[in-house]
Amino acid sequence: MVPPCRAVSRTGHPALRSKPVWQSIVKRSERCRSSPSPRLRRVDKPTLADVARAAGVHPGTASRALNPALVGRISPETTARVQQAAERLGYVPDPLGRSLRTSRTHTIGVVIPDLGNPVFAPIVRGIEDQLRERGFEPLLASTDNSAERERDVVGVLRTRRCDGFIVASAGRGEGVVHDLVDAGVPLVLVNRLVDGVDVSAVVSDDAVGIGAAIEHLAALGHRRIGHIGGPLQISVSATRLAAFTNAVASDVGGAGVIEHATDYTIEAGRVAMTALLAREQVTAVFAANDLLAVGGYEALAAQGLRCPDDVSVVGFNNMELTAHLNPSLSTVSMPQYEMGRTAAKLVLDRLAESDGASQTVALPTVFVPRASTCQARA
Amino acid sequence: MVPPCRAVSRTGHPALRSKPVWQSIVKRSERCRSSPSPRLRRVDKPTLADVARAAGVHPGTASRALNPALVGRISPETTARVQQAAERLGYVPDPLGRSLRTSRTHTIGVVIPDLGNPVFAPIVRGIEDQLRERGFEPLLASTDNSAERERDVVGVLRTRRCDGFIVASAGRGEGVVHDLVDAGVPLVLVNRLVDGVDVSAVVSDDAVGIGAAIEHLAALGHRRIGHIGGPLQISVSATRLAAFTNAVASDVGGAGVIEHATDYTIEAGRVAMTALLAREQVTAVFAANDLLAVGGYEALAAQGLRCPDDVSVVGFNNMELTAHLNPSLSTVSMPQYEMGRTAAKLVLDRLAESDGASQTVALPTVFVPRASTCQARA
DNA sequence: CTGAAAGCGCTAACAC
DNA sequence: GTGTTAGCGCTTTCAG
Repeated sequence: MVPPCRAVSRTGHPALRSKPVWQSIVKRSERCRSSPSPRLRRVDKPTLADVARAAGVHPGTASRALNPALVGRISPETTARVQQAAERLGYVPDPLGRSLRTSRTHTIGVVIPDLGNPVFAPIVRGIEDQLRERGFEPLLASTDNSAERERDVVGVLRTRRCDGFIVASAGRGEGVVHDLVDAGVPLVLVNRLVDGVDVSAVVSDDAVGIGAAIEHLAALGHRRIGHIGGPLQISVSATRLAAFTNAVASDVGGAGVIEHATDYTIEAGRVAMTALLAREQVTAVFAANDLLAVGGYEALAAQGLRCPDDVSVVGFNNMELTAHLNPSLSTVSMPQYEMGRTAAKLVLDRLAESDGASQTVALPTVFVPRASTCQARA
Repeated sequence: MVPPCRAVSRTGHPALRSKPVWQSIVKRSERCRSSPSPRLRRVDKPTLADVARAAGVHPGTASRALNPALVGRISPETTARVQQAAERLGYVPDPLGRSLRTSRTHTIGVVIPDLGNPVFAPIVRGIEDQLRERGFEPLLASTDNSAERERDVVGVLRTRRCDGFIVASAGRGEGVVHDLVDAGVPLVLVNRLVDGVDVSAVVSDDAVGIGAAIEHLAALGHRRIGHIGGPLQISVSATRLAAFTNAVASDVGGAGVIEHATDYTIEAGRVAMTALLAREQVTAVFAANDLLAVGGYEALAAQGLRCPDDVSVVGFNNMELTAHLNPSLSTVSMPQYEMGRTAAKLVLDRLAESDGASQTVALPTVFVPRASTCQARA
């Protein structure tokens, strides 16, 4: 058996096996395409100057001919010749040279708390797709919910000269967000908002889905409904709490029982549910997040209570595995992928017409009833 | 109620409520702290030339003084002066200029099949941490398991001039991987291997954990053990199948019952388990992946079979939620984060000493028994 | 040990 | 409409 962490093979690439150390110096002079030297590593990519030469025009002209924003300012014939030359040589512009000149890198910093949290994967994916479609590249960074780490990575991304930022990691009083806004950096928040800053954002319209969920519970006869809220430094926790309170007030006419988890994790959910059960006898619980709901399942089981027979549970997010839990979890789904796409769209639009006022887009949520909710016990 | 996808508010945050539309234009000019010229866009970051001027030396000298690789080739006094000037001005080198000159971007392309798959999140995270520690930046791209999309994104990343690649998405006969190797691009595979290519890789030593799992099942008296394998285009499927077969041969002395899933998804697992149950009466099943195991749970339930009472189930990966399934899933855990870190380390090392021979590192796996396995029924 | 100068690949301001 | 020129910020020869 192979011992851990040890190199298993060291054979090396066959083609390069006996390459001398100075190979990389040679590369420079290999530039001419038909070099006789057999050490030729790779045919260096043609530059704009090459294209211009091939088309018999000046580099500046070639640049203009290839720039879609400048149609009409170059004669059709020249344009055609340049484009053909470019095509023939397989020219693809070097973003580095361009960026250095234009001060735009066509990259967007994407800052998220934790890739492992299933909420964010689809959001990131939406961002990625939208950005790539428009020739931009996401630069992803995780913060681990640490403000310090967030500050660090944003710093790195800024020196990398990202053209804009999408931030999903913001706490409600986030300093970095203020910095970015003050610096005039195009910025869009997703999912989590920040207090007192005028900045574009994409959120889910949680009230719709939560309203439907509570209505559903009320219709099943539930009167004592609890809420496991998220940590209050995060804006969505407050939003969902408010939506819950309103819905309960109007649908069952009472106040709900609230317990806040310290974090959006299974363990925190377990702790909060345990505390909730100790405080009051509820027949249904709405958790601000699916992970909290899973923790809730465990707390119930630990007390010998069954879900949904004894206590109905509703989550939030509709993460992939909720449909496969036992019992499958009734939850509120939010259009994460669309939220990501929209966030990307907003930054890019802001980049295009830099006078854009900030705007907030709210995408609808929908309640997904499954097996974790049933008629209230008499 | 808010209609989907429409801007809900344009007011901005309360604090700024009555800002007119041209606010963001104003913002632009607010940028300069005390400049007389109101059009001044932003206080531009100091350049190397600024530092040199402040230190009273030539830019070239300043560059050398700031380059740690050149210690000793610049007088201590000059070095100190330059460094102080840099410090004072808050100089931070522009990677763009540097890259254009040196042809190294300090970026690594990271290609993964699907961010939503919980296997990859920790791997990506390990990569990210290791790269950042060494001043590199990951450029992440998802492939959706599509070879075409993979080709596209790798193309984009290559024109972005990534210094190297980490690929977790490779099918066994992957074309792009061959291209990269042929082009001499530093490359490391993680988790999934590719046939017939001499390239560095980081994998898990699946045989250890799988051996322990089967041993455990054998000790519980299981004799008819099934295997839900993954799709055979992916190398890990073959590895795990082989490990399973060997372990069964040596521990229970027979051949296992094999059924291959078409994909590493819950649904494919359900289908495969159903087929397996139709073929043969097994008392235990080892699934090549946790998602397949979850699908297996459902197939069992659909047939009125209980886990583990009627059929024991073992998964692979130890993804976060497996501990919270019902029953909690016995599984094999692999050190994903470490695998990511190691992969990043390998590319960076290869970058540092470009003569590096390729090497394969196997990190150990460990069997994690939980509630989904029990004594075989008589 | 340091200054001078060239140039990475590209675009934009300025001529004509 | 196109050529010319300069320069983004940096490193690295080449001299001295």
